[in-house]
Amino acid sequence: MARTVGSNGARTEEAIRKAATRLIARHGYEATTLRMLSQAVGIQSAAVYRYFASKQDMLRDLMVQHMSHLLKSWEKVRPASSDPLQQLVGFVHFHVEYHMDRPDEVFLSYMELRSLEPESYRVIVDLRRRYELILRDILDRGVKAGQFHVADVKVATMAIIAMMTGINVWYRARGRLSRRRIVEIYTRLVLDSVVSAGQRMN
Amino acid sequence: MARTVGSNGARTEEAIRKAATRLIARHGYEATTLRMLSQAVGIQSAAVYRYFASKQDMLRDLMVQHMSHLLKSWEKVRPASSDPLQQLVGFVHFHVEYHMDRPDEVFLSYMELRSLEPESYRVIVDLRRRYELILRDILDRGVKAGQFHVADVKVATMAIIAMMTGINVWYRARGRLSRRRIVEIYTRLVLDSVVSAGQRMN
Amino acid sequence: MARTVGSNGARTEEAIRKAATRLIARHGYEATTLRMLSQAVGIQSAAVYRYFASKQDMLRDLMVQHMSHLLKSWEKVRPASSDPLQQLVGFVHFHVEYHMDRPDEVFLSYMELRSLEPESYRVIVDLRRRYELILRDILDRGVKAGQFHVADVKVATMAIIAMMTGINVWYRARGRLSRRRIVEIYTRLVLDSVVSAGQRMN
Amino acid sequence: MARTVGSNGARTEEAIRKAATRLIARHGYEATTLRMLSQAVGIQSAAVYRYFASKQDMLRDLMVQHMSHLLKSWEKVRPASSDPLQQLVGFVHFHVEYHMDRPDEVFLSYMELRSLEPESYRVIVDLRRRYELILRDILDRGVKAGQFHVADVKVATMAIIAMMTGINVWYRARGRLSRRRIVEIYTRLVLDSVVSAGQRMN
DNA sequence: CATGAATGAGCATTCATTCAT
DNA sequence: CATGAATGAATGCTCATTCAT
Repeated sequence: MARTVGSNGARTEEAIRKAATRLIARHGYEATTLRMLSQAVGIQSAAVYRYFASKQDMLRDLMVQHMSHLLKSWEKVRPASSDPLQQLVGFVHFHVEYHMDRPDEVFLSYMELRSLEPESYRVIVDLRRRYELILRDILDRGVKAGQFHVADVKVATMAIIAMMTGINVWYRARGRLSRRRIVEIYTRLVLDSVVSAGQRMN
Repeated sequence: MARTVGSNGARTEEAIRKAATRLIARHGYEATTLRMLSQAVGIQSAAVYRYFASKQDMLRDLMVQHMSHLLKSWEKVRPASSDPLQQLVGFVHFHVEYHMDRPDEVFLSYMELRSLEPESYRVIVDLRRRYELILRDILDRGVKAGQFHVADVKVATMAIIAMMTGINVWYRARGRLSRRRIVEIYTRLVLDSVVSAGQRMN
Repeated sequence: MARTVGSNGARTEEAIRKAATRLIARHGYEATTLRMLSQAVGIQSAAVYRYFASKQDMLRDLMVQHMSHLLKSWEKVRPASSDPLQQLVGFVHFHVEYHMDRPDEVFLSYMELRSLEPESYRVIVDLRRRYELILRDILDRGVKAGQFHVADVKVATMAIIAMMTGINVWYRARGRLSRRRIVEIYTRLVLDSVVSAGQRMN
Repeated sequence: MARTVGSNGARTEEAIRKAATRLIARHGYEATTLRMLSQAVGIQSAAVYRYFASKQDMLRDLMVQHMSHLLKSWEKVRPASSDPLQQLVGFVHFHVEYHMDRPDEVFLSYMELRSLEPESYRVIVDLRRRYELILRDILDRGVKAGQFHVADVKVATMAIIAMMTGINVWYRARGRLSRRRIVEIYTRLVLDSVVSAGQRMN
């Protein structure tokens, strides 16, 4: 009885992507089989190959899409002001909220770097670096403006990102703290480690 | 075939442990095959089974041993003083140095939690929690003594551990910074985020 | 690779079943490997798993199918008459002929009971018991009717079945004796051991 | 502290033999591993090789020993009389009792013929034939003497042996019937199937 | 657009066996 | 007389992938 107009293809692809993200975040890339995936979606595993050339291809796709979306999302919300302090606050808000919103994508992208083949690995690491550079640039300018005091901008960048990303280890929606409160707490932790230093000691 | 001249159980077991830690840290538990492992050690894969009942068993063993060693090591170096500030400094020094010393063990233990079967998972998570409690307790007492100002001790604990553990993402021996310098930088980042808060706002 | 031209599930399954029966009857369940089996069928051993969840599952399947078929076959040919003597003759004819027709199924079902996991074992033993009850019931009624004289119906049942089943030890099609003659001989042996007793002693 | 005089060797060998017979009777030759065996005996599996050149060798040994013992035992108890009827009664008594006494040896010898390598197979089948010839000879002479009436001596031989051997399928010491009673029942079944025939038909 | 049937390579694990000690 | 350490081959099974339908 023919195919529905507008076709299911796009819908199926989205379903695969969603299930794959969830499964890989939970079990890891290697431990996630195409059988698990196709069963979760309700199709035959051969059908996955209509949408992705291979399992590895799917992983790359998922990660590229995640990183691109992350970068694009930042562009959308970045503060208009060029003040480093305001930008830092904006960045922390953005990062923490994004990580609470999309824990699976974030976790997968962080954990499965090593499952990528060299070529894809380079692509993703590069996108990652671009993201880190956003923060590094903010810190850099803040330091030059005398607003921030950090011993080493590179290390501080990595440390702050690690601190904020670590949220996915413990954060669960409907936990003890509201999202707003969590954002607040992290913002203060970051600002304290960066803004005040010179005021007390060196 | 049969026993090789000069072979020795304890030595073989240690070699397996070492190679396994390295390989799993690099490729992940699932992606590390017993053939890779046994080849790295220079034995047949059947020989691994003299030392570990199964691959899963080996993973659990590696992780339990790592966590126990981590906890024991802290006991050895923990500052005699009961001053929260001095303890915090001691803890940061310890954590950062340990993570630079044993990047593979640390990385493996962090990444392969999800590869553990439920029972072992609980054991490891429990040991992990005990470690986190060390820091939480220090912060707690510091807050009560008015030395530290943190919005939420639990979150701060997780955030600080994440920040320091993140070092394994970028640290390479013989990099731009000396170990001593790195410890210094992290110490300052942590202290700043915890010590000063009240002096400026809120 | 992939689906071979003109391949067909039902046909493949039947081929596996047949080859498995033959191989297990000859070499035993444990000694029959999936590689031997798949080679006999002309497929890859992985393909067997499309049809059977495991080797053990296959064995159970083969045995259940055999026992069910045995019982169903008896229902089809059982004498209409309720006379125990005629029923006994009918049963002997049936049993001996069935055992000459399907030596592999019969042998396998007899020998591989011990290779079954407990649950399947119980199922098969139960079917087996139902078959034995057919003969026991005939003997019972014959004894009550004064037609048969046996010292112990239960023992006689087992003894007669063992006697007849033993045919699979020596019977080969195209041997010295015709099938008809063999049936005749066994019928006489059984009848003699059961019918006449009272006429001579005790 | 030196070895005990008279040494444990013989005792160990006997223990291995005993355990092996039991285990193989229960699980089959292929399914019985040297680990199971050595564990049952309380030694290392390498130690088994002090007593048997290989697993296959052990099986052959067990079966040769069993068949030899069976034949020798018959020689010891065979009736002095040359009367076929008395001899038949003697043989049935002997066979049934022997099978109740040594169910494991008997079962193993019957089931594991197919696990023997060709050469050993021939040896055992030959011993087996010698045993069957004892009964066949008795029947032969009884028929010639007009005491027995059987349609086919060869078939009758196999049938009677199968009938009697079948006892190991159901017999358990401490069952419903005494050993003496069981012997009686089987004796009557055999005699009836052989002695009386001519009196009624054909 | 999707499936049913199959592949070929690979995996963790087990086994009988060997041999230095 | 016996063990501890190891081997090499094999086993049941799974996986990503392919392709005729």
